[in-house]
Amino acid sequence: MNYELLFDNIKRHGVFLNNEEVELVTSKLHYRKIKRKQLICSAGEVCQFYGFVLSGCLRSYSIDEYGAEHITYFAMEDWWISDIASFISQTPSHLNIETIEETELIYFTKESREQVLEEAPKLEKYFRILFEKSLVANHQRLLTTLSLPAAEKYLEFIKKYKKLSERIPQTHIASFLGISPEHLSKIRSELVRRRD
Amino acid sequence: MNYELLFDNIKRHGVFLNNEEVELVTSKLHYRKIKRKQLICSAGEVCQFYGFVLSGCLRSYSIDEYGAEHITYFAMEDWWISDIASFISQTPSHLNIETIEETELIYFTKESREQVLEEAPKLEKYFRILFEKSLVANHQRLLTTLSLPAAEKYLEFIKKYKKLSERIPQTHIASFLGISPEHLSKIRSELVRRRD
DNA sequence: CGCGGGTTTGATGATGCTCAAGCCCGGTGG
DNA sequence: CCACCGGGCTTGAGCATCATCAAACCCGCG
Repeated sequence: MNYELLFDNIKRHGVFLNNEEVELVTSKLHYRKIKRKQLICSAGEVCQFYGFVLSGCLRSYSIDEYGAEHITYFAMEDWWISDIASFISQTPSHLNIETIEETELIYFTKESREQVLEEAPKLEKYFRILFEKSLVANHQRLLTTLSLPAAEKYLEFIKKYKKLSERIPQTHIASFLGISPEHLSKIRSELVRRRD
Repeated sequence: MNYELLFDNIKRHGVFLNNEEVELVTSKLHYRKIKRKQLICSAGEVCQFYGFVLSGCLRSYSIDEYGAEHITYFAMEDWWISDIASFISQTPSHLNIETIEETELIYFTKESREQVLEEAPKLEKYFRILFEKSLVANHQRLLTTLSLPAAEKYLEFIKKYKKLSERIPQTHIASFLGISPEHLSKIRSELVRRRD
């Protein structure tokens, strides 16, 4: 298996592993190829993986008390994905994680991640930095969610995640942005009309 | 100075420092007492501290392109506060951080935090865990922001942050929840009416 | 006593939702 | 090769939620 994508990612975050550490990490990772539209974590179960996407695309979403779906997160190649809350505390998940396309995933289990952190403490730094960055991104997302009208949220989204926005159905984008698919459709047609 | 509140916090997160490490951390921390309604970080400047609240209460907020304020975060005793995005990358902040009450803050600078992480790598774990938890909390917040109507958001807020909600003006809560103060007022009076 | 910040109340209007219908298009089976 | 099906997208009407603006109120404080 070629995990270079991951090791590149680690390097890019300023963490430099020696050969032994690379070996260690490789030995602790599991590999899985998943067909499209497969649920790999469902609400109520404990999320058993902390995964890194080698290829493909996934979404995580929760279903609220009114039965409405809310996409919380997308992941593509070179992104991590898990229900951290569930994974870390080994409690039942509130999220569903589903492949959008056929996906190749490598992942830690709770134990293997802890072992790896124990034996290669450099990775503490790597994960600390990852979480810092996620936190910043989440912050930013919250801010645009609170402050921008729907049309601008959409424009920000396609600007920021251009590739992604061309790979996934509009309803997913709408759900991610917290607006109805119908409304997104109207926004888009309005944008086209403006463009003339 | 008595930094026990911080060291307790570190212990509660499963990180156990020896005396030397406690010494080290203490030596790297700065202390500051701040009067109420003081801006200690403003948009455009680099946020120079990564702070832990010993007493008092603060808020961080951003001002959007329409001039509207959005509170992104509150901090009280035993909470950390900073503009992480700015602090970490040493780039200009988009947030303002202001004391709501008179506040005692201990804080790292960028350098002192890096030194401390270098010399006491156990703290990598502590911060990694903190960020994990923040991320989970942020996730949760995003979800309630997207899925709940205003009245429920308010009820969740006062349930979750009971103490805080009794210490701060309603307008702050409204701003945090992303609704107008007038609307919050109406929600409250509606709730009272229902209660009979 | 008057000032001012925070809160309340009401009228009006915008934003975005729901529901329902129709359309477009790729996939499947006859 | 065509007919049909179904999922995703579009469009429109009517409605709920929430914002804005303006005025009044309450109360602690100088």
